[in-house]
Amino acid sequence: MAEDFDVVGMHHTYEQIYAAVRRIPRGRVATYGQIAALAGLPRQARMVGYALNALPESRSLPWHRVINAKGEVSPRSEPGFERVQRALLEREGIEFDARDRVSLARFRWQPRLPR
DNA sequence: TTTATGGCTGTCA
DNA sequence: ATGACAGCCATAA
Repeated sequence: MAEDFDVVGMHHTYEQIYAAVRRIPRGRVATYGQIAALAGLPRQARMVGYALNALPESRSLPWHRVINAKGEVSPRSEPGFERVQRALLEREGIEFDARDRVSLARFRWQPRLPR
């Protein structure tokens, strides 16, 4: 019954993801899984990817600060986009090694406060 | 409704 | 270190 009105919950999920992404400080990166967890959606890293994929460009969200657990920029549908994201990160001071990977040990955003 | 796919992750060989 | 598998679940056909 009330389930028919879960409209709030539906969009709330994406909002949570966007909110989490927005918290990533400049010069820092976070993984999809990390964002998912912060958004209260453990194990739903893929949803983060979808949320960001469906994200309107007009929305100034630091989506480029979200990378995969390997510390590398996830290959997107469009070829060559990888370097764009990389450029954005480098502009914030993120460093890439010879293998085009970021050292999560150093640049991963680690929020102290729970949730 | 079912099926297929996807900006992933953790575990195991 | 790399490669294969299974799990999670929303969106599009």
